[in-house]
Amino acid sequence: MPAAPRAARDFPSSGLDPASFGFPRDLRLLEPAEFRFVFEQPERSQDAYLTVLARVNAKGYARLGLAISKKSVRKAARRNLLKRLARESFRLCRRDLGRLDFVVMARPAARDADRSLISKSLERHWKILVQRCDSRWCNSSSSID
RNA sequence: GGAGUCGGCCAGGCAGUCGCUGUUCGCGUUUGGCGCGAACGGAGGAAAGUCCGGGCUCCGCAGGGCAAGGCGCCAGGUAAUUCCUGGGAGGCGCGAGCCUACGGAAAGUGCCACAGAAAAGAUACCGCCCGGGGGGCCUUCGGUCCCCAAGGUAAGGGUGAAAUGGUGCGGUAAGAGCGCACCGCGCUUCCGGCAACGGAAGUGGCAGGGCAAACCCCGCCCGGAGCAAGACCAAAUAGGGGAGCAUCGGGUUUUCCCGAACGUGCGGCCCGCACGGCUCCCGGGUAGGUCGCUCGAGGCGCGCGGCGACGCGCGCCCCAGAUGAAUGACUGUCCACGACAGAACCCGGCUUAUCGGCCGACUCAUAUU
RNA sequence: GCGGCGGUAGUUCAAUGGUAGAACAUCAGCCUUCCAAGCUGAUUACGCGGGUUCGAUUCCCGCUCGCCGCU
Repeated sequence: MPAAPRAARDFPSSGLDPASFGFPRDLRLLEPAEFRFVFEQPERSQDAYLTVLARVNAKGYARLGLAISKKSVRKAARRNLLKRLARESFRLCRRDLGRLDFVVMARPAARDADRSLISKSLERHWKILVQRCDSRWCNSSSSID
């Protein structure tokens, strides 16, 4: 298999193609304003390791923001690992995440947790938040109609 | 092989798929930029703590001194150091080796609790001793015991962390460096060494405790801040400066000048006070962006000098530059089954964390040959 | 990333290198018919490891934990 099996032949000019597995800069939350947008009206999903917030955006694709604080995870190497795991999981699941903005935050238990536990936790949070936001959006739109 | 000392090195490897980031090249493009493709590069020995020393940048500054802070055996290395190397001294260890803030206590001040007579100009508590006075007893030239005041004495007791050189012999009323021998200490001379210091000889007769990580004295070093330094580009909004235009009337050829009116706020109203529209330009400057940003006291190899730290010469190499911050996930495979841990301007040190393994030099004990 | 400050009872703070103290809190007793107040007594601490010193909460060094400033 010499070439990558890319499904997006008619969409060659971007990693924004939801079916690809790339993770360019446009898919991240960078500005303080973008974070504020999510923090204002978030859907929240939380367990012992992570808190994940989500909100429907106007972009048409999912984006990820990371807020791994020094206070919750002391060691720099550990913080980098958590961020990598979050990016990786987001990258692989992105085709199912609609057009939500996510913010991932660490909780104290993430300091010592095994990396496979973190990955599972992330996938669970994606699923829960997508479901909640879908139902919310449908309800509000139907009431408008 | 066992126990141990010192020095150096490695920090999972390989293959595949999907991703992130920098440089170069090619192609496309709305040509600053963005996208796609390819090649190559992409965390550490501590990147950490920020404890020292520099480079670099800005600010301050004629020069010098004081203060504050730091350092402290000697010599050398270095851009520089509180670091490193070599040496000396003291201490620990059977040894290989290891450790040491290691100047000055007769420059001055201060402190040394409790205990003890006394904690620093020995002002003698218990003792010991000569002579004197009083008294008792006896075998009455005298001896012995008790008491008294004065004196001599640092050998002994006891206290303490520490008590005014140690041990021995002589000496003495008892004692004492009072004298002698050895050891320690000080001074002088000579010898070795760049020096710290060491050795030898002579001499003094003890010079007077400890603490300077107590104040201090002596010698040396030292301006302040830090890449969030600093430089540049610069939207929107508010505000500063300037120019022009704009409502009505009059003067006037025009430029322009004079007067009036209007809106908002304070107010019940009047007077009064304050603010006032549009366009363009200027400078300061926020968000944001660019530079600083990686070729350097650089690495590797060889040769030479030096005990060594290191230096010199030649050749070769380019080896992270991110900016919410890049190395991961999954699969297969091998093994010692993978610790501590993530660059943020850059170097040189120190300190701390650390799974396991390899190499070299050396010491000790035992056994065998 | 850079710079600075601190750690003492359960809490808030003291203390020349020589037995760590005060207030509040807790517990027990007295007082009161009972409670509160008051009185008496008790319990509980120098962040950790080295060094200097006869002796360290204090002086020095290294860790650790917490706080603040620069954006």
